[in-house]
Amino acid sequence: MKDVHKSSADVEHDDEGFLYDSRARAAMTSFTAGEDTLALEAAAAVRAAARAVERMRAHGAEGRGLSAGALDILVRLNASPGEGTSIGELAQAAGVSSRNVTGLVDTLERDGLVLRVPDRHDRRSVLARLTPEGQAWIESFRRPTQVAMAAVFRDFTSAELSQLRHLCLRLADNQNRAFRHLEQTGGTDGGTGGDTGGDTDGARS
Amino acid sequence: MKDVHKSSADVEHDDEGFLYDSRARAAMTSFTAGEDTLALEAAAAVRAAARAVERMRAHGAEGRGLSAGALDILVRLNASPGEGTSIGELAQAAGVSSRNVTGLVDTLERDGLVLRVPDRHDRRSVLARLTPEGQAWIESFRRPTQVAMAAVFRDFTSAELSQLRHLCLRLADNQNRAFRHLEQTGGTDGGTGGDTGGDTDGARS
DNA sequence: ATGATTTATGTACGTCCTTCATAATGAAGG
DNA sequence: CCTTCATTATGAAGGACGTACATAAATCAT
Repeated sequence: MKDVHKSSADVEHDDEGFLYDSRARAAMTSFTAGEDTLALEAAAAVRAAARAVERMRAHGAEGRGLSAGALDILVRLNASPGEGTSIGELAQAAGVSSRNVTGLVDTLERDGLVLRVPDRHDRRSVLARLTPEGQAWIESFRRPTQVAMAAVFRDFTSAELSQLRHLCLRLADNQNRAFRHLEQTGGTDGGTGGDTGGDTDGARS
Repeated sequence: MKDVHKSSADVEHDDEGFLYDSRARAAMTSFTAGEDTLALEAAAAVRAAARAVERMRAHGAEGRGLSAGALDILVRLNASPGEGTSIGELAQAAGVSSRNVTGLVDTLERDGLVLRVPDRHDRRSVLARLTPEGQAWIESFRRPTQVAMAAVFRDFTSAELSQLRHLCLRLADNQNRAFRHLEQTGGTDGGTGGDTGGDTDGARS
């Protein structure tokens, strides 16, 4: 993840003084034949922002060698102490398949940051728990992360941060609803391969 | 990339009526010990949003079988017609390594959507160009994509879309600046160094 | 008890992205 | 011309994320 930070982004200002990426706009305009350009531009921007955050986060972990997914799990474990958290719960919280979490926990356990302990109440279940090393890791990671985050969000007012969070979560929420809807109506396709499945669910809430 | 659309985030409302993810907030708060929670929450939200957009896009491509990266290239090629676009340029525009683009173009070429042609002015360079099949693919893809985008951005006013785009691009911009700065001051280590030539920026589709 | 469901995981893939090394070309200078 | 250096694309490896399907163990339902 190094290099790559050169020039790029053709960031300019539009009429309202907002930033936009001229290349992305060109691509999008041509793609949609001018219809929903704004939405696609926004989508592109979200993607770009996610990459930016990701790079920053990686930078914060420099050398410490934990990947995004693993870090996600670690932070979540740190948030909910107690006996530990089951793989399934973690998967649900992170919005990924449980198989994926199993792999991430494998990695963390290999590194000694996390420990697997049996669940007393359900012997099928496995709880992941932070080890002292894991806690220490988080301690040492906290500082650089804050610095990195401060850098990405430089010049953002707290109102803007709230706004950004708000808009992003609405996006996620819309996606959820849309998929849930498709799921009910039986919907989608079926073309190739198919997936359809269903995975992670849980339906709770 | 399918399933997983279930319960994802515990989205609630805060005092100002903004959405937030209670689980993410809990994790972040505990992680930062209460300091820069807002920034980290926003970062998490951005990630979630990117996933949402990604899923929608995948859904739009349902069955057509093109992955995000490949689609990115395809759309960019469609945007800049002419003789074609070199691998390096594509890499720079997309913010990834040129090696990566080589692979994506491989895929697209195998599928017959893109053609490699030699660059008349520089025989080292290879231009990628859309084939008629590629154009047709894009045509047929446009509609479902718009539908998907409309779904994710449901209830967003155009002002909100602009705002979202604006905030995201500022994020990407900040990241760029930060890295550029580190590069100058010798900051991070290094790694390799070199290569790629590229860039990073933001903007992807 | 029998059978269905859930939980985690083994196995197998596919995709993205990276780094390092290499071949061909281009640019500069002796 | 020939040497040297930079650049362009790609071959070779590998890491990480994430998915689907199948399996074993345990729990739940009847």
